[in-house]
Amino acid sequence: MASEQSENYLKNIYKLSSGEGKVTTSSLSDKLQISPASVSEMIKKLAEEGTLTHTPYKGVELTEEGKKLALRIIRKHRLWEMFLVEVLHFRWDEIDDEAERFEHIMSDKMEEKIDHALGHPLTDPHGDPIPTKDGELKCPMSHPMSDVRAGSTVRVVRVSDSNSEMLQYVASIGIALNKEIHVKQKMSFDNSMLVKIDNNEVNISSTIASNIFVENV
Amino acid sequence: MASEQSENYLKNIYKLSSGEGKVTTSSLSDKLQISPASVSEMIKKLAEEGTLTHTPYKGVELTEEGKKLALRIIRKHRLWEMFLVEVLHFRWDEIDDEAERFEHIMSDKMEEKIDHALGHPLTDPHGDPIPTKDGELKCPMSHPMSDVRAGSTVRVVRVSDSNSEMLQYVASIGIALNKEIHVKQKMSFDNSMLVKIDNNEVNISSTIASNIFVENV
DNA sequence: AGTTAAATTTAGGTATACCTAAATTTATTT
DNA sequence: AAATAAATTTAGGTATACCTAAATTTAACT
Ligand SMILES: [Mn+2]
Ligand SMILES: [Mn+2]
Ligand SMILES: [Mn+2]
Ligand SMILES: [Mn+2]
Repeated sequence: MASEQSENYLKNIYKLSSGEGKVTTSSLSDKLQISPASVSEMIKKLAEEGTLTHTPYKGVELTEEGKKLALRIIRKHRLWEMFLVEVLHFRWDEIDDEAERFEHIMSDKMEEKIDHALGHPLTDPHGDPIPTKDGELKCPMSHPMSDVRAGSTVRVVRVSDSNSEMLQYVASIGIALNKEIHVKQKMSFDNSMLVKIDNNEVNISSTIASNIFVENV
Repeated sequence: MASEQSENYLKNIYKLSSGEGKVTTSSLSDKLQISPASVSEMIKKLAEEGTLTHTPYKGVELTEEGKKLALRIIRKHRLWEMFLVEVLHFRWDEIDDEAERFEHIMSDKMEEKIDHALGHPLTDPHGDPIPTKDGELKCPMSHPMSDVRAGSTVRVVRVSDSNSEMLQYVASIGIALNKEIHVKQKMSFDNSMLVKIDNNEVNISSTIASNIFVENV
């Protein structure tokens, strides 16, 4: 069994690598808020355990086994987030910290029970896809709302879960998964956009718009 | 915040002390399956932290603060056990290990939500009382079934959760909380008893009988 | 009371996972 | 091509929580 910290490293290496390919000591250090020296040590340990390969001074890459473990943790994290929202009625901005700890102590039996209780959900409360038990992950097509042209109507399929305050704000202006949004106007001076949600007009900053992912409707 | 291991020590000291009063290094060592030397060290640390008082070579006693912490962990453990059974449909013999880990990472907010979702339950799935949030614990009156006289009918109010195999067996012969049991006969040679549950006659060993707690009906 | 036995504590050591500071390697300037 | 800067690794050290073996204290026998 991998330790709790090993699991956190693997999960975050996986996440970084699906964005950038190569994962470096410093990118991990930034993400985990752990000193580069400590990250370097842990990488050596993980390489010995066979969950990743390390080219010194260059970067790391997960092995097949490492990828499987990472996806399993991500699955547990997202299932648990879904459970917190659907069953315990947490808000989507309250769940990440809870899931961050729980993903490591969730037994396979509990994973099973929760998956079943939720009816095998495909995404978590932020719209992130839940990997299958054998590590398959299909990302639904979507693009950031910042790319949407004025005049079009889109449906929200995912909101970045990276900032809990932003999640709370975004919910407060009526944005939720599957909600339809009509883009009325795009401001050229600051790239913000005027949108209509539930018949309310709201201005959305470019930062927010780039964290909301939508599909055309 | 107390560490996970500190919490385990406090919880088990509380449990031992409600049975025996004084808790010794060796009784804790037995219960936690940790060497006496390690227990002795940890006791010193907990005494410094102020959660217990230690009379060297004599034993330990929880302070008010220690007792509060212990009861809080017990509350989380039992609420979580109840949740596993009521919501996720685990069996009562599968839940202790899960709760043993979960009691430490359950936030106060989650404790609240689960308590609410369950309608403020008074006992866990084994009939053990759930302490209130401010540390009150009322033990319902009950006596071991081994003390029941032949001819009387009793209701099950608690089953010792100390052995998961026993829990499974006991369930398999139809015993559950609130179930009525009629004691037909007590065998003098081995102290086993012949009882009637749901119109089935079953023989119950003295060991089992002393782990089932009942009230008169 | 003196000896032996049991319980407890202390001493010395291990593994995990972190840290800062120093050394090394790689990348970027001039 | 050097020199400087940045990234990375190694060295040396900390805290937690465990261990075995040795020392100490308390309890139990003759
Ligand atoms: Mn985590
Ligand atoms: Mn999420
Ligand atoms: Mn525990
Ligand atoms: Mn229980």
